[in-house]
Amino acid sequence: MDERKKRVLSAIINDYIANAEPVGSRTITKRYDLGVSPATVRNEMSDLTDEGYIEQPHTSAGRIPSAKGYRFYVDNLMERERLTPAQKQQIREALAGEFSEIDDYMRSCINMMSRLTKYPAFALIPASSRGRLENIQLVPLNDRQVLAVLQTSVGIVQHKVVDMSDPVDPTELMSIETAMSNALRGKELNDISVELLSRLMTELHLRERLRAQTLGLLETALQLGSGNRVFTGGVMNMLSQPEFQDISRLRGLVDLLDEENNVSELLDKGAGEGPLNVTIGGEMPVESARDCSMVVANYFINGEKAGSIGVLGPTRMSYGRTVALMEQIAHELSSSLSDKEKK
Amino acid sequence: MDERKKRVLSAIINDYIANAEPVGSRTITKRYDLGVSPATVRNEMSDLTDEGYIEQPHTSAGRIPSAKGYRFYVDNLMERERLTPAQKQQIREALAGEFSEIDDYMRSCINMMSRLTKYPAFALIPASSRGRLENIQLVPLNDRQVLAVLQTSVGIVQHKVVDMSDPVDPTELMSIETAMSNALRGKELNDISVELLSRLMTELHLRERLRAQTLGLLETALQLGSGNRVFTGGVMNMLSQPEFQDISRLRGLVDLLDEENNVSELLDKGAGEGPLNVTIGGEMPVESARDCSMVVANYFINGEKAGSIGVLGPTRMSYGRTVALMEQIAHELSSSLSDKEKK
DNA sequence: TGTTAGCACTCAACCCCTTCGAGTGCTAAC
DNA sequence: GTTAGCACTCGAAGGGGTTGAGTGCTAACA
Repeated sequence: MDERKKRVLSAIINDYIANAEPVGSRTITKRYDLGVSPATVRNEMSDLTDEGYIEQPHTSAGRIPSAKGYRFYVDNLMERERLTPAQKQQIREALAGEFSEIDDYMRSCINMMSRLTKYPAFALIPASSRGRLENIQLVPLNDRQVLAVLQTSVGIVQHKVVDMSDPVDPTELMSIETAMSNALRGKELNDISVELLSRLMTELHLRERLRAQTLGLLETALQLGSGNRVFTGGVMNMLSQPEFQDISRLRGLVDLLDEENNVSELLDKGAGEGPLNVTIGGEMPVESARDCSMVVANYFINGEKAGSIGVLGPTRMSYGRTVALMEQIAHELSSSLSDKEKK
Repeated sequence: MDERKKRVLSAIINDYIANAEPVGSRTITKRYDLGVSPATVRNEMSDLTDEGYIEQPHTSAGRIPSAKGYRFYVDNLMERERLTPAQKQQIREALAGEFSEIDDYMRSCINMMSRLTKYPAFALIPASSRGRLENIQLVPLNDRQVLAVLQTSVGIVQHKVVDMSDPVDPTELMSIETAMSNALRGKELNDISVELLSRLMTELHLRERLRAQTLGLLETALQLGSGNRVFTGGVMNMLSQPEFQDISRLRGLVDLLDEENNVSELLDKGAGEGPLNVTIGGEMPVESARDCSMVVANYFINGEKAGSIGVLGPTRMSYGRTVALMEQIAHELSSSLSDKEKK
């Protein structure tokens, strides 16, 4: 594709992203300085249409980018927008906050993301990256409830109240705590299986009933077998997108995003291997999101992939802005989490 | 107002609730067996219009209920719908679950409410009713983080990780824990003020710095001075209401409900004194919710008002169904929470 | 050979007008 | 007091003309 054709395609896509309306040859020559007449642009547009980069809704309308066009744009033409100091500031503020619980931290991050990008935002902590276990404490609250406190290498604590069907004895609990702490400390959360726990328990020579209960307790606390964890925010931002003025489309999307599994699948498939991935329209894994695009960035803890964050918008989304924002956010998030881990 | 007029008004409102379209005299005689001709109904409708119970959008349209009409309907004409066994089942299931944390419990309740009523649902735990403190535990996690665990009379545990700027000594922490537990046990959370804590601290003869830090810790943990707590869910249910097909109205409402303060104010003002209260259209305290109605029910723990739950819908909401549901839910919630407290 | 001006053609959007029908209010008869 | 009949109102829906942005083609130009 020659230089001028690229400039024409770029102009069409930029204009369509800005105005959500089919772009004609005259509009382009007026708004973008290409140094040629509308007729020439028409010729280029005709070629681009033949090659499948742009489409015509109907004969006498302007052109709109096709999925192929967007793809080419994102891969070759798009320029990342410069972030404003205010934006950088907002990112830093949201991530600098001292949250002692990973959930709060992720939620704060999500909110910032959707505020900045103006699109719904998501975060995924995959089951496979929950860090190493550093400490287990079992705090008896009363004779029926135990608070299990986990500290992981991410430096963040998860805690959970577990109801026991039988009363438990504090001293027994403490010995279990010590044994478990010693045996499991330093292990990847993901490597701790029910079988492993069960084996450890047997070595403790506990009464049958207590053993069963404690096993249940630890299982709940460690959320063994629990899948990916998903956070969602700012879905309502879709309201301001012209393509979702039509309620039924909006509804379809909302229903999709209400299901955690769907979001998890989207993010998972959209994440890819590299630091940042753009999924466009028809490339979406889920039928009802085919008229959307997604920008997903991975974040890393000390160089290891730890999870992904993403935003969803219309295919007509502002890629240059969104990609720049998401890169920066993922970058800051990675270093912030790596810092926390070191402490 | 005579019997026939009541039946006409009732028919108009029921029909409008069902179909969201102005109701004419012929429609009424066809759909509702009033035993009179359209002309007679017209005469009654003319009277009802004069008295302000119904309105005419324009000369040749049918009538729609006015705020006054709805009010009369809710107070005098409305029949509560019988709940189906399935509905009762859903209510019981959502409330029977064993949640050890009040937040999860309320969220589960909210979800059930909005699923059953098909409207956005809210719950409010007012600052003034957080129960009595039963136990404080301060669990050192590492030299910088302390987990504060509170058990309240509602039988539900709140816990919070607090970051300390200086390292703390576990034995010191334990003595603080004991002192605090003894001094504060049985007190209403609401009666515990920073001043009281400060006084208790002074008696402990701690080092100045540690005292300040521990005070901060307790303050955070007890969320002293924290206001009402608000839970929201199912806002997207509004999408299926014909009055919100217009995106801009929807947007206004979403913006309103995004602000916790607004929701808190709505519920607070809508709750009233009795067990259940209906606020209709113009009676709404907030300008942008004037075309909505709200059904708010209070829930009680051992006879004492503990908070409120509510749903928001169009003024054309199905009052008979919604009121019946909300009464039942508030009732079950009250007894469920009272049970928990006793345990 | 690439670029441009000119021109006929297309088609959605818009406005205006008419028709249609649901609904009303009034009057006179029952 | 109730009802039938009738003229009237007015929004919704449909048809037709106009407008204007946009296209593709052709012929002339550099």
